[in-house]
Amino acid sequence: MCYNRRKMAKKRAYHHGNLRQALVREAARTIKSHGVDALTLRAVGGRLGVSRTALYRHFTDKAALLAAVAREGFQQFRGNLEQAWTDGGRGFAGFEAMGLAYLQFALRNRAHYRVMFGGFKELCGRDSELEADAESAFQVLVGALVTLQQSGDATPGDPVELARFVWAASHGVAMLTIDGQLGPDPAAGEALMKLSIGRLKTALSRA
Amino acid sequence: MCYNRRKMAKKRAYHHGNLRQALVREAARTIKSHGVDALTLRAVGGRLGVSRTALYRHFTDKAALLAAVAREGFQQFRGNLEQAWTDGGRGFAGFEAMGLAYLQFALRNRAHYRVMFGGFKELCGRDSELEADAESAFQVLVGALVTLQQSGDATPGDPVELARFVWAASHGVAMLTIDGQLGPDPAAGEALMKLSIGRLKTALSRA
DNA sequence: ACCTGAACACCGTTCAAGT
DNA sequence: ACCTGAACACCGTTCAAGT
Repeated sequence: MCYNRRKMAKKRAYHHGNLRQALVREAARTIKSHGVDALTLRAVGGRLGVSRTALYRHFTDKAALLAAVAREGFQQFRGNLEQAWTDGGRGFAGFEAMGLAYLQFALRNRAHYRVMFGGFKELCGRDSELEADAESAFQVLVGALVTLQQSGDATPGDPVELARFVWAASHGVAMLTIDGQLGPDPAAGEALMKLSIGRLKTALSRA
Repeated sequence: MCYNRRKMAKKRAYHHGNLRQALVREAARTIKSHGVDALTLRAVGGRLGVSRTALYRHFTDKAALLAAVAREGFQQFRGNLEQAWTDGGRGFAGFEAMGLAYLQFALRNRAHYRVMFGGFKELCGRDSELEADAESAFQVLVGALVTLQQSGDATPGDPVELARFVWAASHGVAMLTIDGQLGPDPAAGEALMKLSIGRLKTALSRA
């Protein structure tokens, strides 16, 4: 495990080979299972067998740690959307699969999703690459719309504007579901997403 | 000012005639101008010339105070939507006006809007009437869709489902705008809302 | 009833000090 | 370079005590 460390720790070389990565991973785990409010630097440090101030060697502050968590989220999010679109065949079926994958990611990573979007502006000031990761996820949707336009399934026009419209609708469905605004029925979110995708098809395919 | 108090304060009867209302108002003011993170019980109490624990006579905890703030928000929100729909003539023009009023409320009350939606589920456990206030605002949208269906401007179907779709799209536009995800252009939110309303008309008026 | 003041158990962050 | 431990300035909440 530790044998390929640079200098073969004489006594006990601090803690990790990569504390930074361990911190992000542990923070993401905590957020996922107990919510962002449960994320304390003391807890995450303690769970890694490290002082609560060790993190300041790798991040300027708690917000910077959260920004790293958000980046990781956007990367995974992007992958999920891309895969749904591709596996769905890059047509309207793929479009629908992408919408369901969108909701699924938000539902399975509620707190993580909230960090990604809720604190976005503030977190962008802590990690200059966060914006690019978010943009990269968004571009999957833009690319899909360009394809739908080329095949004549979607009306012409700025694909970025159309993508923002679809994104907003999806984001709204996800947020209302996560925030519990659709009532106690656990299937309400998926039902709303399916209905929304159907209506979005109409909105996209006709002038 | 104080002359119509019940017993004409002999020395200095505590503080307010209605501390509860003053607390909600002051909390809303603080949230509006400095964000929800700046809302500390010490500050809101101090600004009213009251101990930081005085609030526990009127609310079970900080969350209950926030729930009251959220309720006040939904009531005002409902009024704004209703007025836009009515002044707009209760047709597609009113529908568009309602969408713009929705965004305007969210933009002018960013932090307040976040409290209303972001903490909804948790806050519902603190104030049993919060859900009814939120539902009341939502019903304005449902009523509008029923009217549009009756005039033949919207397709038949469960108006609640349609309203949820429109609501999600509006909420998504509002959240993306508030969270700074549409880029630095301050007009991006309104542009997206206008485009969205146009597409929603298409989605609603055709099968 | 309504409010206070001290106390409690938490936070994130800073900084001199250790290896 | 990397990490620690004590200290600082905050929190929300509880509770005995005052009027």
